[in-house]
Amino acid sequence: MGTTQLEAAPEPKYWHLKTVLSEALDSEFTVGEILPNERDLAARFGVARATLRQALEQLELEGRLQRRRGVGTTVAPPRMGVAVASNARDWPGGSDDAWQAVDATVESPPSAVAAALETAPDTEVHVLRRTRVSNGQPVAAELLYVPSAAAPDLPTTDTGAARARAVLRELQSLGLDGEDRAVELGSARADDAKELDRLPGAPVLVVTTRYFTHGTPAAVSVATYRADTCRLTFGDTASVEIHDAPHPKAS
Amino acid sequence: MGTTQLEAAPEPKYWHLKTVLSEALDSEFTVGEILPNERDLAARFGVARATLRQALEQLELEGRLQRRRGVGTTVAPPRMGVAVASNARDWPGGSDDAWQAVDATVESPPSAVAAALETAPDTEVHVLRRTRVSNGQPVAAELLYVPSAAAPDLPTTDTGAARARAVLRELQSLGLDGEDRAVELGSARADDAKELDRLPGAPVLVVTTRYFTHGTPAAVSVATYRADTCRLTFGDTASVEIHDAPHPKAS
DNA sequence: GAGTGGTCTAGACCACCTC
DNA sequence: AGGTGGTCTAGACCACTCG
Repeated sequence: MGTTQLEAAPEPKYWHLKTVLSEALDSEFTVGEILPNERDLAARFGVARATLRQALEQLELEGRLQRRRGVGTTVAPPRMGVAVASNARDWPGGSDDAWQAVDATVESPPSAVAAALETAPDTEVHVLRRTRVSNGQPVAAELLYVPSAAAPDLPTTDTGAARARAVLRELQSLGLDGEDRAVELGSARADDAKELDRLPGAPVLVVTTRYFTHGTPAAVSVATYRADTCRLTFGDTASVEIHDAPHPKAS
Repeated sequence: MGTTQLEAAPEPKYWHLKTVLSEALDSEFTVGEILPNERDLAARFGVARATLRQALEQLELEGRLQRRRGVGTTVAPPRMGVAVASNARDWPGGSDDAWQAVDATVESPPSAVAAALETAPDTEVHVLRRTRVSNGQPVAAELLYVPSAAAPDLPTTDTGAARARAVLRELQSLGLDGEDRAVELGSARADDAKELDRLPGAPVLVVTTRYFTHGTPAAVSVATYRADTCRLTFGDTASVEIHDAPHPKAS
């Protein structure tokens, strides 16, 4: 019939838009630069704002953009490499530890954590909250679960960060004979989101680490890293930037 | 004035909806069960379909749901643990390798890969495509870049998978003295998406691995794992399921 | 062809930031 | 107060799967 080839691919608009924007970001924008607002951009490309937003969301997910309510959309710097594990194993709180203790409580852990610790579900454990800052930005929030058995006698008078540090000190004295690690995608709970300066539900990389002593788990860490700004590195060797773009500073 | 406490939190509807659905999934549904369709669900909760979809998207991102166009939305099984690195280091294509070679070409690599390989940007390299299947599902697609220098003389007559295997055999004979790994969030390119049985743009965990011989990179692997179904494990010790829910089989 | 999820529209209002 | 991104609506049509 009259249907000459009608263009093979009904590629979704938002997908095509994302590609176009991505190329524009490479060639016409510099890191930190602020984009036109969503209503203008949508008008410029002749699409509804929702469609434009779908493209922007993808680019934000890929770490190309940063959007802040009330402010605007800016071009994000390349993701920073964040060392999660090196060949030199050490307890959390060890000498060259990038984390900052925030506070500590004693609670019964969620059931998944109890299972990982191989303890009864109602056993109380120390729960330490820590945060990690890199390049002046918060990049991760952690909950570290330590069975009371591993850190028994503590001055219960201490509270907050001081108490957390006391628990960490106790850990150092134990033998560490292994680590176990898993990484998966998650979305930030409200408390983590606040810590990470993101909205609840923001994509995060959840790193679950188990620390073993005498063959049994002595601590479990659940760390949530901002997925938009972080590239987790697991290095044998000194980390070399694979995305070796220059890092001009934002204004 | 008369403003008694007006409820502190104008929590977004989709967020609240996600919580409600999440709890319903835990208590009232079994793995593989099919949910009511989106229009019905939206009506039942008294929200627009777009809002309902925002909640479903989050749950899918967290691996709780699986949605397939033309079919429906089903309750997903817990994520499977996929071993990415063990203590026993080995070249790709080694004895207990979970990957399946698909084909091989010779091209100039993308600039980011050339940088990781520490070669000139226009040096041609072998590009192997491999896929990984676990529990009967495709879980990852990989591009493996090997400079011709590391695998020089190959029967150029071979094509496809046979050629890929030939390159891998060449690698085995080299000394492996280190690995370097990074994990970050990405979205599936069209070709990877097809391999992974997902739509383009689906969230993936991108694992970039560099293999070193004589202190220089001899191969770079860029593997994209389905973020919805996979939990990447980096084990010292035998992996124990942390999400220890039973795995009833889907119908 | 009927039913599903995926895309898209054109609006509205809200929460937040900055001036 | 004005501008930004975030949420939400009520529709429409499309692409896909399956009986």
